Amino acid sequence: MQEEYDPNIIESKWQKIWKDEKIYEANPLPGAEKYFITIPFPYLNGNLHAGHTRTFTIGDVIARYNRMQGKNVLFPMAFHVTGTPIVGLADLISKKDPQTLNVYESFHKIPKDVLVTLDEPEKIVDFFKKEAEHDMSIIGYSIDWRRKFTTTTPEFKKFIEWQYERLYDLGFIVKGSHPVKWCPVDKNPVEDHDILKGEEATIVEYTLIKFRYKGYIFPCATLRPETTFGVTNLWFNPDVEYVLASVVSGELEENWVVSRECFEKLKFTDREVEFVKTVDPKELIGIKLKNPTTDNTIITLPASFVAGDTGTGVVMSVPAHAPFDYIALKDLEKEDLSDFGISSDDISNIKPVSLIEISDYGEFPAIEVVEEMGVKNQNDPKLDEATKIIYRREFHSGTLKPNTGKYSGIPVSKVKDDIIFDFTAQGLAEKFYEFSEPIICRCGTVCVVNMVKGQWFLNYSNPEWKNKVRKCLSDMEIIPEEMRTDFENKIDWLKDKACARTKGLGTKLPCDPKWLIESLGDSTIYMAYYTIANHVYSGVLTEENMVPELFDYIFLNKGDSKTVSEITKIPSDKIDEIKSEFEYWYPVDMRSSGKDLVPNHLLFYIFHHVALFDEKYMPKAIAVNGFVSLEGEKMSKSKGPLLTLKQAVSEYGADTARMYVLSAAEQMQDADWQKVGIESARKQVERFYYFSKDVLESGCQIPSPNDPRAHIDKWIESRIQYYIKEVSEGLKTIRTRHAIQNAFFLIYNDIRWYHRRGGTLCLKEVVETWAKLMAPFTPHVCEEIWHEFGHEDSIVLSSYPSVNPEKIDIVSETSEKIIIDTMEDIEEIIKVTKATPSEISLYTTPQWKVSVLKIIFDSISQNDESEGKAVNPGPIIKEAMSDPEIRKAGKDVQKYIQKMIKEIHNIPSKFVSDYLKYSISEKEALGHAKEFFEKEFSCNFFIYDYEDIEKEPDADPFKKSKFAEPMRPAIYIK
RNA sequence: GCGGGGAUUGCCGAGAGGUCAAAGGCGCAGGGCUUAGGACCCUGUCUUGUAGAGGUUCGUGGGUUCGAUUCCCACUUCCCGCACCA
Repeated sequence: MQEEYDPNIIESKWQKIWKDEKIYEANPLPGAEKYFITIPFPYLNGNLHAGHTRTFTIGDVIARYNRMQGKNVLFPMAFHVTGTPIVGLADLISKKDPQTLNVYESFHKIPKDVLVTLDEPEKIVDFFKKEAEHDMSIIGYSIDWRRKFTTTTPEFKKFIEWQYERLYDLGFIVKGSHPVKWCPVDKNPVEDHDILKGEEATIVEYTLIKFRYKGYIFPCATLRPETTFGVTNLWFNPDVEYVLASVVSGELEENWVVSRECFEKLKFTDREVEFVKTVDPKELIGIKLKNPTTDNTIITLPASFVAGDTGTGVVMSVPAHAPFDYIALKDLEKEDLSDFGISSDDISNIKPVSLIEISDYGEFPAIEVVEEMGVKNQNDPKLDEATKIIYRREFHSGTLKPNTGKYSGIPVSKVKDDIIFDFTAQGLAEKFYEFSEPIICRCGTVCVVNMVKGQWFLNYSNPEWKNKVRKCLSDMEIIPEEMRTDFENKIDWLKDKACARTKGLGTKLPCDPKWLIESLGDSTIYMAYYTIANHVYSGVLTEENMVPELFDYIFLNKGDSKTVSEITKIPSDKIDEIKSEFEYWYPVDMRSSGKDLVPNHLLFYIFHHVALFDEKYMPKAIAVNGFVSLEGEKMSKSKGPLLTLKQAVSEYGADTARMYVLSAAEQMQDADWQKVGIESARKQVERFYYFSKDVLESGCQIPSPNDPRAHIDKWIESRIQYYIKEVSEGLKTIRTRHAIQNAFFLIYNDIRWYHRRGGTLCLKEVVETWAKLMAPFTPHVCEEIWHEFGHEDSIVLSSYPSVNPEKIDIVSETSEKIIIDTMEDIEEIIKVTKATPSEISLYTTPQWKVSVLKIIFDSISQNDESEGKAVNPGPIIKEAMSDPEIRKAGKDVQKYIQKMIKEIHNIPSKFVSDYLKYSISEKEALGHAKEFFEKEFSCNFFIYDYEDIEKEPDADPFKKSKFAEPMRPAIYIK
């Protein structure tokens, strides 16, 4: 081995060998268990960075682990370039945007002279795909590169066209309109970076309830359409400007009365609106009309809390359940409304209608909360809080009352969508979109919600489709399992998604080629393409011959090879070979990804699979991991800070970077990349290397199974089994931090202890196992050690350690624990007494104490723990005294029992049970460490058991032996 | 607002009813080894303690239990996603 650990030399050496030996090129091996793992391909608008390093390294570790499990592993990679960011970046570079140039030069580390040439999307793609492949190679990912592609290659586009034709045929692609944030001056959708104020705003879907009066419509915007049953009156604000507008929506032509602001907003909806005239609010107030859901007569009343710029300016009033409405009515009781033609009887006749049942509240929750909070009037700021409380409680735990007819008894949270659907069908309601807070465009204009019409959608809201996805999800493994709820929630939440755009790179939508397929939609089933991409690479499959019939046959088993062969001119046996490769590799066994992709990519991945493929090709498992920040700061590709993968590898080496990023945080947690952290990781890897080197140079050999082992040899072999188990469990559940803790740090601590205890026999064996355990994480240094240890084959394909039950040696482990505990006790005494021992005696427990301990322990184990009663000493004393051997000890027995009952819980129960079960001889156990103790404490040691003391009483001059207890010898320090 | 996840000893982070003064790492301190070391090895790192012990701790306040960092309730507080954008 090299004198100095130089990751550069070791890593490039092995990377070259692995590549030359095509060790990661995966081909179907009949009979061998296959394992197909994919990681979402990177988007190439920059260099790979620490975040990729984490996600991809996790994937690589899983791939390597499964390879060492003897599986035939396929781990492919490709590049995503579809969409607008690359086009936008090319634009910024060609314009020499200073910030962009600065970020790409100083964070992405692209030399200025190269950077300025990247002024076209294609050049960016070409540049970064080479960089990305190079980066993934120098960090040692075990990728089959014969399957790489970018998402704009003609061949891949043929595949995407086929996918979208199939989706269209299946009815999953539909035309419709959707709301976007829109600047009326720029006449463009506003994206987050275009927003001056209101970045937090979201588009909220209101329901317009249409109240009718003499051919006019008073549309009320509400988030709670279910409360329509309880409407007692409507609100107009006398100080707001109202207009009458003609509103045409499809076939329907209506006259709406809304606020001026609302009228302006309506222009951007998918309705055609025309101004008719302004309306004096006074004319609107005092009108009597019908509640369409109940046929009750209701009245229109004045209210100052009604805002013209929110909703329609017309508000329906549900005093039983809406604090604003109740308090506004109360305000009116004091006022003279004769100007509006409203009598005081009109007001006093209004009775709140209760329609939602909730525990903790009576009939009229709004009244209760208003009174509890002491709300003064409708302009009291406390009303917002009161509204929130009621809304939340009623939504989450309310159910509808019998006066809601067919909705009676159903929870509010469940019934809302049905009510909206029914009301809409009955012509009672329409949808209306509004921002959660005002948005101001960079140009200073107040933005509106605009309906984009004629847009292509993937109708993810299709209930049948969703159900198939739910079913698929329930059969999948989700790692960590806690993420499953997230997936389930997101399935519910997912609505139709626009799947076409006009800008960017991508594939044309087959059913309407003036549109481009949206970039999240072309990365949903590309894993299937990996299984045939090697034939694109080799030239068998070409743009010309990749026709829909070919894909139908390969992926969907439709048609026959003869016909497809005639169309494509590919020999039919070749087609069948390709098809069989797909069938061999599919489904995907594991897709591992960052958690940001859960609500979009990973969800679509399932949706498209259930839509297109046979049930046997459904994804098997998804694993999700957290982000990486940089010294506590969020990384940003476009703004910095950023640490590139290349930089990390060149500064610290691939093995160190890999080990560090996977040990920095567990799975779902975000990892913070810190200089001190990775530097410490480098030391660890170095230590591993040098330690292995020392073992190699010591000439230590692996003992044969029959060679006699000393106590400490059995101990380390046993401990290793425990770590093998922990590491394997960590890897199976992708808890890489746990795996590394065990595979590296904890194992190393035990090896150090073994070394310190004078163990040498098993060192080589242990280091070899250690190298194998670490091989998925730090493959290069492990391969190096493996070869230096005399192996000809590659560690990549060696078998991962598995637990050998024969090496588990409880007696050695328990004995060693007694030794360690005793040593700690001695150290503590020395510390407290500040003595320098000249001689130390240990006295082991008398047998009767062991017998008593057994009685107590059995009695506790028999007591069902859940019963949870304190141990009663009575029966134990009785039982102990019936044993003549114990009885001899006389009154010490009772004292010991009482002490032990208290303390037994403070001893690990496994330790006690093993001690008792294997009748550990303490004298023998401590005997294993006599020389070690003498060396450690630099004094003579004497170990006596109880019989020894009886024979030579001088051995215990201070009668310390009476303190001896099972597992805790008495100590006398001279 | 909706949904999800957190708060542990100087820091990062394990732990999920008794094994816990609480793994491991980092940092810090002392010692050893060394020509030297930012390498390595040992020890210590809440607090008291001249015999292996005691005291006070795991966001705050209650509760369940023989026993709670771990379970329940309330509160405080932090983070993340919410769409046409990859």
